[in-house]
Amino acid sequence: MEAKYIFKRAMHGRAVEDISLQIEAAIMNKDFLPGEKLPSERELQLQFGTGRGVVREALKVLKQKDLIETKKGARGGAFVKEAEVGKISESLSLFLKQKQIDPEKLIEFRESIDQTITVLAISKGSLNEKQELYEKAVELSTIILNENIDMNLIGEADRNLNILLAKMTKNPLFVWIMEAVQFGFSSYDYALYEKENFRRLTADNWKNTAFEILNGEPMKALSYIGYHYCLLRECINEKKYK
Amino acid sequence: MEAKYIFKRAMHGRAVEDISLQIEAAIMNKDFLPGEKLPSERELQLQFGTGRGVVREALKVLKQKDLIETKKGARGGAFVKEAEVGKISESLSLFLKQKQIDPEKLIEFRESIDQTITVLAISKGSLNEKQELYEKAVELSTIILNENIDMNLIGEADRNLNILLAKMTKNPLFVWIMEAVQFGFSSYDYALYEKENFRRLTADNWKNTAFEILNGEPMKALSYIGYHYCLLRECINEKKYK
DNA sequence: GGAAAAAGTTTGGTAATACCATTAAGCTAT
DNA sequence: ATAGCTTAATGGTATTACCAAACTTTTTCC
Repeated sequence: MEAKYIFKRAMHGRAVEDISLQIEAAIMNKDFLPGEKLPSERELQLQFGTGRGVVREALKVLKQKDLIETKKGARGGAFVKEAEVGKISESLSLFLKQKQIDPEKLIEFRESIDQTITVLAISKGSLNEKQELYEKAVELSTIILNENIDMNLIGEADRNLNILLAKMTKNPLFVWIMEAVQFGFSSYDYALYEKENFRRLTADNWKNTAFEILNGEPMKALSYIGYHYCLLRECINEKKYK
Repeated sequence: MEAKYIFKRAMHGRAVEDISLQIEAAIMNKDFLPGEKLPSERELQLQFGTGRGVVREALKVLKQKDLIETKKGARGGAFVKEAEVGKISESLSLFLKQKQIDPEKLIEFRESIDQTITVLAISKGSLNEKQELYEKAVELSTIILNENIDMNLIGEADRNLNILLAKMTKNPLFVWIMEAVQFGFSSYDYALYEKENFRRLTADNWKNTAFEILNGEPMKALSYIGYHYCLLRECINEKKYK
C-alpha cells in the first residue's frame, strides 16, 4: 500500500472547510475511487499540518455529504462511497418538514412528475417491465382484499410500483426525484389506503393505469393518473373536515 | 435569557449522532425557533455530559444539514437557520457530478420540468410577474448584443429567468427543483451562450417564450421551450464532434 | 500439527485542557 | 460625545491521553 501525498497544508482560521474541500476535490478528481480508503486520521493530520480535531470535523462534513463512510478498528478508516440518492431524499424531507409545505402544493408537484414519468415509461420501458408493473398492480389489489390489513405491506407495494415506473424512464433523475418525493410524502399516500372505499378504488385505479401503460395508451394512462389524484384530494379533504 | 435544559446525557459510543439528533429534534419541535441561539458549545458540553469535541462534531453535522449557522465572538454561537433550498441543491449537484450522468438524461429531465413549470406559470403567475419576465428576457437580449461578452453576467441573467419562472408557479417545490437543476447543470447552459449564433438564437427564443407566457398562450410557449432544447442538443453535439 | 486463546497493533471515538482569534459590550480618558 | 482601550464570551485550533473495536500475530495447550 503506497500512500498518496496530494494534500496541501490547511489554511489556518478555516481549516475544517479547507480540508473537507481538498478531500472532496480529490474524490471528484478520482484520486480516490469508490471503495478506496482515505489515509487515517493521524496520517491526514500530518499531511494537512493540523490537529486531529479539525480533520475529524472535516471528515464529518464529508460523511454528512454522503461521500465517505467510516469503519472502526484495524484496517478501518474512511472509505469513499458510491453516490446514492439517500442523503438528497433525506435533506428534501428535512426541508419539507421544517417548511410545513401546503399539502396541495405537494400533490400538485407530484401529479406533474407522475404525468411526465408515465409518458416516458410508456415510450422507454421494456415489455417485460410493463408486464411486471401490471403484475405488481394486480398483486396490490389482492393484498388489499386480505382480511388483515397490513399498512406496511401496502405502503411497500405502492412504493415499489412508483419506483418501478420511474425506472422504466431509463433516466436516473426521475428515479431520484421519485425516491425523494416518496420519502417526504408517505404520510399522504397512506391516507388513501386507510379507508376501505378509497383503498379499493385506488388499487383498481393502479391496475387500470398499469394496463394502459402495458397497452401503450398514454392518454388513457394519464386519465387514470388524474383520477388517482382526484381520489387523494377527496380523501384528504374528508379527513380535514372530520 | 433563561437557559433551556432539554437535553439528556449522550449515549457513549455514538455520542455525536445522539447529540445531533437530539438537537435536530428540538429544532423540529420548535424548542428553538429560527434565529434563536443554541446554548454555547461549553454549555452543551455540560448538558450532554461529553467532551467539547463531540459537541463540535455534532454541530458540524447540523451545519451541513443547513439547520444552523455559527458566528464567532462575544454574543456569537450557533443560530437556528430558516430552511433554504441551498443545501439540497448542493447535494444534488454533488450526486450528479459523482455519477457523471449522461447529458441527454439531464436535458430530458430539465425539458420536462420546464414544460410543467411553464404551463403552471401561465395559469398561476401574476401579470406583474409575467411582465417582469418579459422585461428580463429583453434585457438578456441587449446584454448579448454587447461588445464585451461577460459570461458571468449572461449566466446570471439566464438563471434569474428560470428562477422567476419557477416562482410564478407559487409552488416552492418547483422553485427548489429549478435551483437544484441550475446548480448541477450550469456548464451545459453556458454552452448555448458561448458561440455567437447560438447566443443570439437562444436570447431571441427566451424573448419569444416570455412573450407567449405574457399573452397566456401555453401551446406556443411550449413550442419555444422545445426549440430551446433543440438548440441545446445541437450545440452540445457540435461541441462533441470538434 | 492444529485449533483455540491471548497478546499486540491499527484506527476511529471520546475526554480534558490550553491557547488563539474574533467580536461585542463596557469603560475611560480626552 | 467620541475615539480608543479593556474585558469577557465564544467559536476555532492544537495537544495529549486513553478507550473501544476490529484485525493480525503470537503463544498456548491439547
